[in-house]
Amino acid sequence: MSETNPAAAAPQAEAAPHRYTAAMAADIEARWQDFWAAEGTYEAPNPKGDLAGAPALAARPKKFIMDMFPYPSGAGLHVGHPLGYIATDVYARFQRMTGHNVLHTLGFDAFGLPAEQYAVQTGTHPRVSTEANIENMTSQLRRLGLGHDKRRSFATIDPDYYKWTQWIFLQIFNSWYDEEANKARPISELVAQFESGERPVPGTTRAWSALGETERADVLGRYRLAYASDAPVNWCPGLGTVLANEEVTAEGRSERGNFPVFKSKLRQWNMRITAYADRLLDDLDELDWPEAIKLQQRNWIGRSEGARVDFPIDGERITVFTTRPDTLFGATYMVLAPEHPLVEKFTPAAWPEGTHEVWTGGHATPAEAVAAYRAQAASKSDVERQAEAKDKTGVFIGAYATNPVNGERVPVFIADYVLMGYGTGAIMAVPAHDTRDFAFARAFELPIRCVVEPTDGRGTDTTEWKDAFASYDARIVNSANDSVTLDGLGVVEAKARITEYLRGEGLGEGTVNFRLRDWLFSRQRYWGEPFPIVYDEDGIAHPLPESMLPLELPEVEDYSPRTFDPDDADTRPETPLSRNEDWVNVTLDLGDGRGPRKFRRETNTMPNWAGSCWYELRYLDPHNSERPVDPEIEQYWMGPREGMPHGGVDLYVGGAEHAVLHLLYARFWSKVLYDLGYVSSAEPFHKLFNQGMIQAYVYRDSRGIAVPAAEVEERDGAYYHQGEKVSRLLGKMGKSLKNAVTPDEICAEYGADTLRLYEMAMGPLDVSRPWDTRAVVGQFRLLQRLWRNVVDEATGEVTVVDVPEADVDVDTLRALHKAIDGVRQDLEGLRFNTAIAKVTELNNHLTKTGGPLPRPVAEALVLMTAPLAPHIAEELWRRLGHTDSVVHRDFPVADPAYVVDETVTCVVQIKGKVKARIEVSPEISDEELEKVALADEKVVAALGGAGIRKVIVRAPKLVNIVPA
RNA sequence: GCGGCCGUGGCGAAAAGGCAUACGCACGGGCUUUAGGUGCCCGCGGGAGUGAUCCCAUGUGGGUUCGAAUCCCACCGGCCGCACCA
Repeated sequence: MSETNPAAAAPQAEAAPHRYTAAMAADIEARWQDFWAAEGTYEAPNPKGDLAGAPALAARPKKFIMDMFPYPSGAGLHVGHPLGYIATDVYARFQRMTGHNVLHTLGFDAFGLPAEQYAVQTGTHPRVSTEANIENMTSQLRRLGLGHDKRRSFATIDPDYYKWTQWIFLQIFNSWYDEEANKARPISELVAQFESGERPVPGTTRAWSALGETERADVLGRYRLAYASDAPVNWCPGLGTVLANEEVTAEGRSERGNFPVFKSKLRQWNMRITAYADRLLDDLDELDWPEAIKLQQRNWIGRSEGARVDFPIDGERITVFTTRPDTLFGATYMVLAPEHPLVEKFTPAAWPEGTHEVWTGGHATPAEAVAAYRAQAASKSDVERQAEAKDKTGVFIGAYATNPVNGERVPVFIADYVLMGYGTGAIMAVPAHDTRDFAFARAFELPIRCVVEPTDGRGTDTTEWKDAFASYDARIVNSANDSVTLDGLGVVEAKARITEYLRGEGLGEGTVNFRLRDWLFSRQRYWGEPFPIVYDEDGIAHPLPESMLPLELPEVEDYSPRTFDPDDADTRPETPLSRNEDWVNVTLDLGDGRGPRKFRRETNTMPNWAGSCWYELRYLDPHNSERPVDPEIEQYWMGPREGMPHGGVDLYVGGAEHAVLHLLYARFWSKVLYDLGYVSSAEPFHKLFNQGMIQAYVYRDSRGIAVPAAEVEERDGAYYHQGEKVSRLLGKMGKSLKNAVTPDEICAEYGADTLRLYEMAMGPLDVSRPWDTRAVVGQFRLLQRLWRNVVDEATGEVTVVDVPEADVDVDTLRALHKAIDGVRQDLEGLRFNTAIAKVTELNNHLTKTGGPLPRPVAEALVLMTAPLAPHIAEELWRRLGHTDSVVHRDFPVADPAYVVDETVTCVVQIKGKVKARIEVSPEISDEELEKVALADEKVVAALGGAGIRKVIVRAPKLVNIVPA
């Protein structure tokens, strides 16, 4: 090994031939990595099946520790990528040393846009480039010494894996949500209810048996948890695909590529995640997740309690959703979303007599005004729409509805500040108590009626109001009719009373509305899981039978997506799979007793999120060919237990950017599989931890162009590149900013153990911080000193002395056991930075003490280091004479007798300022300590004869004296 | 605009409401080496003093407390999320 490394081959200075150098680290690390691979050190036994075994390990309590798996990008890794992987590895190693059977592995999320775009750029087939990237990344990661169970690794593009992704899709397709049971059930049970008449068939008076096949398919499509529908979707011509709401930014652009996104009506697959809105919200309470992420999910789900209220119009009714039914008496007009389907129906031929001029938009007829406004609204991108958010636009449709509680005629408008996608797409406008309605009412000179008494002294006459009064903490006024009055009630009571009244009158009901929309699940891409769906000649979708899975991606000549002018909203997507007619048109026997028939295949593919929706389950039982995961194995690793009522992975570490995408989708799939009885865990990830980002300085020249960070020099607090002054800013690390540092170069310069220590020592795991290559050497020095404390640099001999722990001097034992105690707590709490500080402190203490280390101290030190720097720990452990690996050794346990000092320093304060320190016994009583403190000469001097008003004693650490 | 998080040495950062600045980097001094990088030792928040010592410092201003980096209020600055959600 050393022959291939010139640095290692060069005769090192005679002074220290056995010094811990980069060359030695490289040698040690390679040897132990080979050893671990050969021994299967990190293999975690299952309770049964092909991965069963190692009974001693299998009998231990389990820990399932997981990273968010990576996209195998073509760019390779920089030092920011492995931060989380190192953290979980340290934690997993610590858990192995504290009596757990630890499952820790890593796979690859290899379908999807990034992998595909790289393939398109390089002109290679996605499978070829993706597999090469996986191989490259695997070898980069191997160099870090991560303790993964390799047998459990897979990529989402493996047909053996996506067979089950497709299978789960079919389970979802073949399920419906039973609102009464509050869970998903097989669609066959719904059909049985229709057949028996137990449940009436919606939308028809006819019996189930009287319906044709297409009609039945349509009915079931309204229940299935995976369904195709024609709805306005996010169409991104620049990417050539439709996108989920979660993938579109607030500016109305694609998260990836930043192209414009348009609303376009297209037939697409959806997942009925909205059926789970309540459970996705409620179950958050039981999860050990960062509050910020929980909050983001809560906001995304967006539960609002309110009421539906019907406004009669022309013998029909328009239903609105409101969270403020208490202000119903103040509703002076209505607004529908421009695309609301009822608009045409109520738009009359001519403007009613005396229609206000500003309401018509200057158009001759209502139909003209509506058409013009709709065209204008549709052409506006979301960006423009938002930029103009303050200026309210809209147009009167020429019709009046009736306010159901006071019988007043209220004009009906369309305006783009009302969104079709939220609530019922229609609102009652209460301008006095809603900021948006207020702005609209002022613009269109609509009446503003105060029904909530302002508490800020402005009075109930709204003519001079500058803005709406939207407070909840106030009393209702001007709100009574012959049968109900809200006057004098608080907002909460008023809501309850009016809702009750509306229900009684058949005018509305209390309801809960969600912001969450169904999940758009199809993409016009090649590089994704094909849908296991075929269409018969009537266009009815049929699931493929399980025996036809996996439905593999066909080889096609042209796998690139058909993209368009990013700004051309009138384009239509084209699926790459549709280019292969031989694959699309098939004759199949679906096993439904109807023999071979002609079908067309679904040519959309699944989104890149599909593969990551259930991968935690496959790690458990990766080779199972009968089912996604064996229930007994799933129960062992992920089943509910004390403190985790929904079960799940014990620790899941990844970036916060997946707060509402992957993490929401995976929870949804989990719940469907749970409802259908395939798994015992209703949540995939019990504890979630978001690691921070490793940032890097970006240096730009006077033109604003990034210059290579490695070539920048610092002089007197300024930065120079080739003599030119450059500016410095903190940013992301990456190739484009010319500031990427790779793990490979740090490993070459110092070794993997140093890199691991540095990344963990930089600061708390959840905080973002800048990378500083110069500072890495500090952790290298720690390892050198550790090495020197055990091995003689000149001779290579181990220098420890064999003495029993009882003979070790007490100061050293105190330092040791305090460190053990602290490091244990820090590792358990993922505070790796302070754990390393404590190891460093102990090591420095031992260095200063001088002389050979007593064996019990050296061994404990090595074991404590093992989770953080596993290679050097293995090497020293072996040199200390052991033949086994440190990996499954017990982590040292602190002896409480040595964790407390014999004497402690007690601080004596006067009015909170430290005036004296005295050495006292840790067992000293409050009374005794007070006496000693008051007798101290410095204290006496500081008091200067002043009397004492009060003495606070916190034995044995502190006395605080308050003079009179 | 709404919501959340965060402000401590030159830098990354430590501190169950109880000795602020642990640990590391950088910097300064010394030692070792023919020499150098990634070796070793010492010093290192600011100010005063020859000195044991004293005073002042946790974004700013108030408050609670015997005692506040930590809790509360307001402001300033930064980061993140949502954004016409009825």
